[in-house]
Amino acid sequence: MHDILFDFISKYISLTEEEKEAMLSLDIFRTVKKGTILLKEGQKSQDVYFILKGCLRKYYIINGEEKTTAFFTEMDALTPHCAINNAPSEYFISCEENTILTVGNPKMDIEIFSKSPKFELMCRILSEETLAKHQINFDEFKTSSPEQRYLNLLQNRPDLIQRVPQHQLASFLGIKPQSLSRLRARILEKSKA
Amino acid sequence: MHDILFDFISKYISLTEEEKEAMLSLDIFRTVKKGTILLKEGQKSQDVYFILKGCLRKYYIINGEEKTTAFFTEMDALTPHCAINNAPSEYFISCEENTILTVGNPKMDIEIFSKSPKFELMCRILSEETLAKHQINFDEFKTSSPEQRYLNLLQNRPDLIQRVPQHQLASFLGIKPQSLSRLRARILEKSKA
DNA sequence: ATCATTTCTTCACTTAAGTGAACGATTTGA
DNA sequence: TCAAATCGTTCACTTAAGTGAAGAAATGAT
Repeated sequence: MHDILFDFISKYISLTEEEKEAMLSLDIFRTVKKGTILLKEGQKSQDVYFILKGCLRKYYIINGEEKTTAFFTEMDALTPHCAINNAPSEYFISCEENTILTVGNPKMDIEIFSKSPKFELMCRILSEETLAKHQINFDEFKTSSPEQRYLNLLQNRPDLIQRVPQHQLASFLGIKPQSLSRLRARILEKSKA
Repeated sequence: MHDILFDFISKYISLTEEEKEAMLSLDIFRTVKKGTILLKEGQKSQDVYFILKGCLRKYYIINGEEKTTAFFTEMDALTPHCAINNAPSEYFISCEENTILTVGNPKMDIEIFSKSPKFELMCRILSEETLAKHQINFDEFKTSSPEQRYLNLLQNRPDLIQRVPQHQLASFLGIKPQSLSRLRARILEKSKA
C-alpha cells in the first residue's frame, strides 16, 4: 500500500529512506467504508486527500437536488475548497466504494516542507498539473454537447461508467437521468444503423 | 505600472528593494495591441502571462467554429497548457483590448526561485488558489442552465458583458449567439412582468 | 426469502437550444 | 468615404433536454 504512494511521489522527486520513514510515522493512511460522508455542506475541514484505491464523489445539494460535479479515483488528489479558504464547505464529499486514501492537513504540510523543501516543489508542480488538467477538462465540457460529453467519458474514463450509478453520472454530465437514458438509446440506435 | 504588480505580490510575500530591482531588471513588462494573437493552435511556447490591464481570450477552433472557453482580465494569470506539457497548443490566445502584461518563462522561474525561494511559496499558493477558483467556476457552470449562467456572469463579472462581443460571450456560456439573444429577451420580458 | 427502497427506463408533453436564413446596424479598411 | 465584412437580432422550423408519472429491474435490509 505504501509503495503505491511512494511510486507516485517518485515521479516528481526522489526520497531518501529517512524521508520515507518520516512520512510513514505521520500515520496518514486510512480506509474508508462505502457510504461514509467525509465532508458535509456547512462543515469546515482542513483535510486533503489522495486516493490510493476506491472512489470519492463531490456533490452539491441545490433546491433539494443532488448535483454531482466530480469523481475522484486512483491517483487523484482532492483538496476541498474549504481547506484553502477556511470557510464552510458548499458541497459534500462521499465515499462511493470502500476506499484507501491518505489524509493530510496544513500543519503536516508545514512540518514536511520545513524538513524536506523538495516537497514544496512537488506540491507546486502537482497543483500546476492538476490545474492544467482541470482547464482542459472544463474546456472539453464547455465545447461539447451532452451526447459528446458522454462519448468522451466513454473514451477517457470508461471505468467510471461501470462503477458509478447512472443518475450520478447524468448529473456529472450536466443532464437529468432520463436524458442520459434517452441519449444512450440514441447512440445505440445510431451504432446499429 | 510596476506598482500594480508589486501590490499584487505583496498580498502573498514581502519583497526587499533588492528583490524588486532584480525583478525589474528581467524586463518582463509588455504592451500588446488589440487583435494580436499571442498563441496559435499547434504552436509551442513557454510564455506565461500576468495581466495588469486589458483582456485576453482563449479559444479553440472546432469544425471551423470558434469556441471561446475563457477570458482573462486584470490580475488574472494565464499559464497555457503547452507551457506545462511542452506539447503543441490546442487553442489560440488573442488580445481583445490593448493590454499591459508581464511575460514569464521557466528559465526565469528557476532563476528567481533560486535567488528568492519565497517565490516558490507564492507560486504554489497562487496556483492552489487558482485551482480552487477554477473548480468553483466549473461546478457553477455544470450545475446551471445557460440562462442561470448568464445571470451569474451579470453578478460576478459584469464588466465582461460590456467589454466583449456577444457572439464570444455566447460561446463562453456554451450556447449559440442566437440563443443568447433570445435568452436576454426572455430575461427582459420577465423583469417587465 | 421477502419486502421496501432505490435505480433505470419509457412515455407524453413542455420548454429551450440548434439551425438556416434574412435584415438592419455597426465596424473596418481600402 | 463608401463598399465589404462583421455583428446582433428576429423568425420559422428542428432537435434535444426538462418534467412528471408510471412501471420494471436491481439492490439492500431484516
